[in-house]
Amino acid sequence: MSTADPQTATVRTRFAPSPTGFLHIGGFRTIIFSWLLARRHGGQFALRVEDTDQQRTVPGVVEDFLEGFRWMGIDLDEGPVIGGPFGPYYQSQRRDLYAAYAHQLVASGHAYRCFCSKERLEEMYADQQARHLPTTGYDRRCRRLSPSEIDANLAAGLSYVVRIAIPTDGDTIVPDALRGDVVFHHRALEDLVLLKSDGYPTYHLASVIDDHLMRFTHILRGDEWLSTAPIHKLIYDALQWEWPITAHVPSVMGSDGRKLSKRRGAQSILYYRDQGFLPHAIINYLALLGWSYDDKTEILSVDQLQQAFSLERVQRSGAVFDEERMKWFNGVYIRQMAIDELLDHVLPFMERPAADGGLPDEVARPLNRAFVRRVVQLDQERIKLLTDVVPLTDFFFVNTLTYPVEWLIGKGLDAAGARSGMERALGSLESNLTWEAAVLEETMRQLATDMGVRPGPLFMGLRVAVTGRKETPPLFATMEILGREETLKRVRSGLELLAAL
RNA sequence: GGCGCAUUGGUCUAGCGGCCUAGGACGCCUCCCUUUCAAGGAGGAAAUCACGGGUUCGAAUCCCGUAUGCGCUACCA
Repeated sequence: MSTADPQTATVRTRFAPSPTGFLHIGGFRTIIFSWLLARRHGGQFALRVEDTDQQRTVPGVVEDFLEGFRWMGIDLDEGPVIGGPFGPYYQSQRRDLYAAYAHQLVASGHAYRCFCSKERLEEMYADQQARHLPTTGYDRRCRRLSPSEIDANLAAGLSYVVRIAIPTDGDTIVPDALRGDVVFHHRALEDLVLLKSDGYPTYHLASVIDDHLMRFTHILRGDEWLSTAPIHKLIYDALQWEWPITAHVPSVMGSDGRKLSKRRGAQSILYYRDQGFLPHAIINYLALLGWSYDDKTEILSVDQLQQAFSLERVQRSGAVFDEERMKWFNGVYIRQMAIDELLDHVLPFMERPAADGGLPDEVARPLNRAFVRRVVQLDQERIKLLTDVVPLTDFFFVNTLTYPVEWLIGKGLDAAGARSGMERALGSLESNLTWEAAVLEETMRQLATDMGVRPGPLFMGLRVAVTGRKETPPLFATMEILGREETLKRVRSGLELLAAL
């Protein structure tokens, strides 16, 4: 968190979602950019909830947002629940504020009341479409109303909206930190609604007013907002406010090349948590999706990112979200992690019910931490997702193994050869007093030599008998952890299977 | 349709006029290490830098046009 004074901070950023559903990974990329920028300069980062559309507001999602932030380790300086010097941080609680500014704009001639009914608007739009007019949009009928007509409408109690009065000619230049000056011709702009008939502001009005009042210096938002930026600029100008630094960051795309969206299957950040992704891996991956440090560095800690992030190195074009690449980052972070920290992360995944991806329910919970620690240590470099740990290690915990008998017969061996190998292996394991990986390996290698077979196939038979798998961590370390009794038990039942052939 | 933004291997990217016979990473393939799988190491395939014109002694880098993609075009954000 920042300790700088919010009143004078040179960098204040925010994320301002509408509470209409969960935040997906694309939203979090923008959050990470904004947060990193604030942290880079010792400024503040805030969350503001844009709940100005009563119909679309979904109760409870703010808690989801906060949970996502908390889990990701993205600390907020201001926002719902925690508050701050520029609250409230729910726009629905700031309603009167927007109406006052809307009327100020009406008074200064930058906006006007529009009494057109929904029906008339629909007719108008339908007509425009039918005639394939080059520019659609409101026909500005109410902009030409005389003062007496307006008074009459008001007196009659007609409901109205407030629309911005776009200048009829000239253009507005929007300075963007990523794209330079973007020119918009007024002719192509529409008299958008600023204040709805229910008294709530639209996004355009509310976000402009709040961004100014809350003193945000850098506005980062998705590039889908670029087309409406001139409207915002016009409002700033009309109110004689200073335009902040804006950066319209490129979208995160799905593999279909289209902008990621809930509708097209984008997942919540919490979904990735449940998949076994680590927050730092996600942050590292996401930071590099549309931003780069240099020509080669891939692994950057949150600390390093907070030192290095800058708008100058943000990409201008959209980037496709690649879960495979994010998985690779996750694996790197898992391998780097201290074993006890990894254990803290992995235990909950192992202990949850089998139906939720945990170990079989027959395995008693809580697990023995010391034992699991040895197991996980053995598999650390094989784990890409925290959820991998269950299929990777479950054979350490179960009582009975199920596998095809043929697997017990190593490459180049026949059933009889496999059986005698297993018999002799069992014999020397039983007589082996020192149950240590190195000793076990030495003993088994000697056995292979004595039998005149290659160690590989012999070990494979044992591997299957002991683990039920063909792909496992190193065999003798596995046996050591499993313990003498359990290992011998498993080798014996493998032998029984071979004998029954 | 109108307006806007973008365009380097399948994907993420480096590059901001000569260092580029275009570098790194994910993924893929081969080999090495090795009891299997990973991890690690060494290689490889993969980009006519969207296309076409300029500008320049020289362009992936600057300008113009075209194409393609994406976004916006609501009293939704």
